[in-house]
Amino acid sequence: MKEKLELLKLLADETRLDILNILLKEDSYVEKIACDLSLTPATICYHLKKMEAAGVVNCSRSQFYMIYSLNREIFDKPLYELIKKDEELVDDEEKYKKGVLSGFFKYGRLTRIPTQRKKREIVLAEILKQFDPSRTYEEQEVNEIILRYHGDYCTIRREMIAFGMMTRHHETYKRVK
Amino acid sequence: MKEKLELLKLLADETRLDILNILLKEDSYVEKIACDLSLTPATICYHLKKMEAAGVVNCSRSQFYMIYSLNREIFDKPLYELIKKDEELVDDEEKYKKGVLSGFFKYGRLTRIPTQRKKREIVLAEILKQFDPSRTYEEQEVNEIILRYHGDYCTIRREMIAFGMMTRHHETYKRVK
DNA sequence: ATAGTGTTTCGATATGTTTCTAATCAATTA
DNA sequence: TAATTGATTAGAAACATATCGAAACACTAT
Repeated sequence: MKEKLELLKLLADETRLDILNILLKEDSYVEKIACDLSLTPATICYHLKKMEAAGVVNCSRSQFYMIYSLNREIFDKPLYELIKKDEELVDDEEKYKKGVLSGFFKYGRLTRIPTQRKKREIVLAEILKQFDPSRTYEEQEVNEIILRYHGDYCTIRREMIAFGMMTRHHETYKRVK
Repeated sequence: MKEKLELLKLLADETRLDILNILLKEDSYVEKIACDLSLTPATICYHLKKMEAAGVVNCSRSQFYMIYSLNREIFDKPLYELIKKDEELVDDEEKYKKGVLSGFFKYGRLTRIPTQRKKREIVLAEILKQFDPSRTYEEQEVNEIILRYHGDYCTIRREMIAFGMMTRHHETYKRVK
């Protein structure tokens, strides 16, 4: 997931591809690669260290030189593996949320306020999306927006504040985050 | 190889990966994706157009919407294919051409016309460079230009036409492509 | 130790990319 | 035709990153 993106970012650079292609042929060291590619050792080092941190290359010292070599098994997987999100956890969460939402919303309106705290939080968060976090709202306006979803705007408004989704100062409301 | 780098660059972006993962599940359209990812339609459009130009996604209009879909076969190849420079052909070809040219040209003149068809084509293509494809030449002019390289302008002129490098209409010649 | 060689880090600069807002464009419906 | 809705483009701001020179570091050989 995060690592996959990192790997893709590493590979998406011309200089690093050049370095990898050199290492594909044979192990090499900083100065030699720098010379081959007409770049400074500092630049090559920068890239190699980056790739080492990601496990794409390994290095070991030999006399004067730091010999860099490829970690070839990384390149076996098909591209598909790298773009597909492994959402085992995230996905289940999302699925659950979708299930709750489609259960309590009909034709864009909230049919009833869930009793279970967790489900209530999910439907409230959905309504909360209608509020712009960068501005404030008068109570009257808040009520009108909530009314688009459900008649009991008092409960919903109060619960949003209880969940920390909204803050109130005097008669002014503001969405958190 | 240039295209490979472009593809890798396309894939090395979190937002684009998010978009691809949405399209992996089902075709979608700009506004919907923008909403799913909490980004503006302009941003999504920017990414989709980029990916469309690279052939990663396709789009077609349906009523109000531009429906975007994945070009899935792109993701089949292993990563290895994307990092390996495929200069085997290009490079060998270039080397071979250089070898042939340096063998048959001495001091800028063609020493003899190669017998082998493949080599003949290479040296003819070299001489052909002296002709401007955007204009026409009289036969006399063609002969003079070829004479700078070799005495047998008749054979060379005829062979250029045989190889499809030149066309003749009446007494007027024109370089192809 | 000290000089020499190759590597790494640091700070600065230059370049490229993502994202947004606002304006424009294109298709559809009234 | 006008109004609406979604898509796209242009321009600007924000952010990321590749590269270099110079300095610091690590090992080797005298």
